[in-house]
Amino acid sequence: MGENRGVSEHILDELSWRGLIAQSTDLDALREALDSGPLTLYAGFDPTGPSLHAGHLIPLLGLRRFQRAGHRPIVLAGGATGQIGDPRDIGERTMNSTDTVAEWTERIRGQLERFVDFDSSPTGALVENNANWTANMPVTEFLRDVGKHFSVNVMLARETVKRRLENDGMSYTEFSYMLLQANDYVRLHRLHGCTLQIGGADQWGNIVAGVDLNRRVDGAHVHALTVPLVTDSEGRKFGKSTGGGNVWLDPEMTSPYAWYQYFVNVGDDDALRYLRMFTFLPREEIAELEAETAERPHLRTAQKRLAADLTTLVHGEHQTEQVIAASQALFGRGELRELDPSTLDAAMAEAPTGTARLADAPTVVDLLVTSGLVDSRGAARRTVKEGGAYVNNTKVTDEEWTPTETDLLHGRWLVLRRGKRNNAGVQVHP
RNA sequence: GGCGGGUUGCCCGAGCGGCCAAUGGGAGCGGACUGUAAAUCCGUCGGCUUACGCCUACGUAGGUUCGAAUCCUACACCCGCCA
Repeated sequence: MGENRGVSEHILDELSWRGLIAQSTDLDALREALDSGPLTLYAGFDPTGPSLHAGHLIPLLGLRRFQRAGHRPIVLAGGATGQIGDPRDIGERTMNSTDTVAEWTERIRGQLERFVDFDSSPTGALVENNANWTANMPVTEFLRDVGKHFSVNVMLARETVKRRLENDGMSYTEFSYMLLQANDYVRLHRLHGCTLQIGGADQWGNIVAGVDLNRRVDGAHVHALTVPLVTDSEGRKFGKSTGGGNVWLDPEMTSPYAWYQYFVNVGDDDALRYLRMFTFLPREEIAELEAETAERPHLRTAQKRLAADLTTLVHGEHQTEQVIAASQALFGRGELRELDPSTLDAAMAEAPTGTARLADAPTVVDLLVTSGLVDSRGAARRTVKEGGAYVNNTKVTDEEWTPTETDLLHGRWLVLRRGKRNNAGVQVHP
């Protein structure tokens, strides 16, 4: 991956051409602060699930960019805020048990730690958990020291709050979320001299609430910067797989192969935009990829680079080689039979797989289901009827089709495919 | 605490005693076209079943009825107005 080569470009200018600045407090003042020595900044991540997902990468990589530019990042795990829930448009959240939140917080903290460097230098990263100062805070202290500085009138004017009041309403619990996050900023400023908070554009209101609170209680002038909420060219939230679910960082939840495939499949415009936002590739290299995409779009060079870089970032180089090999094997023009056993085994190790026994005389329908390519036999039958079922790259139109010994690749594999881009393997035993 | 409105499939949203697995839209999925793209067009879209059909489903639990998503009762949750 292209590491930062020079000292040349100012971090704010880089963020700007990468399209990573959505909103900010006074940029000139921030630039000045950045130039006068290492600055400490933070971004918070709430445990709303057992893993971070692709969308979390933007602020997280933002921290890393600042670190490379000579500043000190703090990754904040929202052990406390995760118990409350940031209000969102779609309605009141279902609360998770404190045990669950605690477990998720730990898992997420482990993931967060992988994206910044920890060392004893002035730019060495720190990890914090807001439960440390929130969990045991007396409610009277909270109301007197934090709550007193917030005007309900102002809070009610927030877009999310307004929308919620028009629809399902909102609990007092979620209404309070903003105060907790604002308080985090004050704490981190006091503890570590943190003077910049970054986060997603949807966090703007919470972040400036923290900026205000710092000024009111400590007379401190701190900064705020948000990164855009990334959507694809169709306005869908970035990091949502086609099925609608999140693309997770945890390899148990989203396999490295699926992760790679997600990025390989993005559209041309998105690929180039994502390269700027999610990789550390310098401007010139991205420009080259852009030209390449314009001239030879079918090679999908930008997509492949994006997918490879992000897979390396999250899963490491070794995994990346594996999933690229698997993708080439499964999507390549070559005859599957000609793949050597080790390549095929490796590809099958990456793709979703199931097992079957030749003795059971499984039909295509059975195989589609056991491979995990479809959810039910009905759906499998439909797929066959629609002409979207393939075994070893050969279309199968008969629902009763059953594999024989000679169909097995290297004596044990069947490669199932649904549609154009969903592959899976079935390991067949006698 | 009182009064009124609401809770339908992944989402939005019709239905208001039988013709309802439930109109319509969106998403999703498959096909054609392509580049493992976009747009477009076509098809499909609860589960089991070759099929007849069966099962599960319209907030929860009961009830009325030959028959309920549709009527009644209680409960839960949400929204609004009033206290």
